[in-house]
Amino acid sequence: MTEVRTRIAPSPTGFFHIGNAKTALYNWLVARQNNGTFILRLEDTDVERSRDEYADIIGEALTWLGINWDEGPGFHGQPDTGDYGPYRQSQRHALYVREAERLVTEGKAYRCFWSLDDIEAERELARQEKRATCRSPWRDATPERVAAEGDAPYAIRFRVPEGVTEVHDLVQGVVRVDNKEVDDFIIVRPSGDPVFHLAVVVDDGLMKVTHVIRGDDHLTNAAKHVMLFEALGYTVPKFAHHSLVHDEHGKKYSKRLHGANVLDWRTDGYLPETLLNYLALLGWAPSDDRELFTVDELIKEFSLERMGLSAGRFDLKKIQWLNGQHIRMLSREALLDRLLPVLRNAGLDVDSKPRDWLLEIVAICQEKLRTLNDIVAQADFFFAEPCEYEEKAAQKHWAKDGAMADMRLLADAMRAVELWTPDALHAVYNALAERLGSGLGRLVHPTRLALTGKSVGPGLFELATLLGRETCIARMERAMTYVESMGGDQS
RNA sequence: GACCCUAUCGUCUAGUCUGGCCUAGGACACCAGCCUUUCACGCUGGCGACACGGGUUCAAAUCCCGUUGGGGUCGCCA
Repeated sequence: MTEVRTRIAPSPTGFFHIGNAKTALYNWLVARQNNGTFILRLEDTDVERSRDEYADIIGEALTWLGINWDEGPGFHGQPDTGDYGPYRQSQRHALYVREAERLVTEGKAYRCFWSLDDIEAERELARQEKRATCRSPWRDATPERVAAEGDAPYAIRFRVPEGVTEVHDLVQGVVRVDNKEVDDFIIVRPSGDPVFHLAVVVDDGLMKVTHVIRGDDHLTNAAKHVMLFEALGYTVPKFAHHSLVHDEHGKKYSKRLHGANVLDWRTDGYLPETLLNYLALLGWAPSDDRELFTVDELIKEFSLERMGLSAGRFDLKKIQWLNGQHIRMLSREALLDRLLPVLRNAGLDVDSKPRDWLLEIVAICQEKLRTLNDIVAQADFFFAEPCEYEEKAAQKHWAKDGAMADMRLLADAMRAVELWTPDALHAVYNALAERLGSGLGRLVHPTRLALTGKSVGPGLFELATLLGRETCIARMERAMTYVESMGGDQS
């Protein structure tokens, strides 16, 4: 059995797009589930637009997503050289040109001395005559005619053969393209630089890639590639063209949109496994109703055969929900480790605090988080006094007659509590509520506001326990003083 | 414009290949209710789709043709 080899071949001309991530994921999953190899190849044949820093960003995005190999220091970029760095097409020019020249020698490609102006004129003519293709006159030029051009710059064009080309696609089925629809495309520029189509095929052929999995924007190109594979005498790989990722309006996910950049999701507090899970579902579905998948489960269950054909829209609400589910699946320890940087980033002093105490906070917040960033609003008061009180809540809970008298009683009762536990606090509140003949809410909400500055948050007795008796009482005193200064409660 | 791909609830989808088990299932969202000290979680219920038109068949979401909609490709970009 031949080793399964897949690849992701992004061009370093911008950030790592969400669509790139989908392609990378599918290729990586197929490689992993077959114990194969996943190749990273930077398609930087466009010298003008390719930049080194973009290559670094691709690496950073893939690393964050966890799309790499556990046993390697980075990506298993170059399986045949043992180098873990990615292949770079810019370093393989000679190879492509050599193969192109071979095609010329074999009569499968030819030199074309057309100028850009000539081409434009011919295209215009073809349009007017409603021809699908325009053929270069150099296609059938005699060797003498070619020789007569001497050192003039030329492009190398592929001589598209007669007939019909079939792309056997694992998800799309057999796609037939009449070769008459395909131009003699350029494979080497007059500058000597190879063009994408040539580089891809030479690389996939020489690297022994078995599955070419990519977006269906390449479906039409695939016909050209099949022709090249055959002309070059390489084994044609299996193709699988997946649907594209659309935005919420059903349009192509624009690079300008927030979230187009994979790393946007990291800054927004999403777990990489959430994004992977979501992207997997956007174009693939299991045979049962499950939607929540760990990365290992995806590796086990994913299959090209069950891939969908139509493009899926990115649904923010759904990925938010999914992220909440993944957050809940995390152990407290693991979640804390992910939360720490977020807390630090918000300027909260977490490093002087005992880890056990931090873990307790995680425990009472975990089920409320949809993103990691939510922890700041959820737990900032543990690290600093509330600097302001929600105005609406203050109106509602503190302005009532007797609210401050209640708080006075509660603060006093707190001093007397023997064991500072949630149960003990609960008992204190229950006792007073009963005496007043009211619900717990009348007492809980004003206290919550005093302790956290907010109207919502974790369970009051749990958070108060973690805050500590002194802090709680101090914050209640402060609240009472505040209300008094505002000329509120007169009791 | 030509060529290629595609079409099930608002969204993601199961079911389509191998017609009947589909008065079309699930999830997100939304609505109502329950739980509850708040929010969230969880639970219960509700709303809600086979794009349209022709065939084929005893029977079609499922097969065939056409129409329409959506997407993609037509570069010396990838």
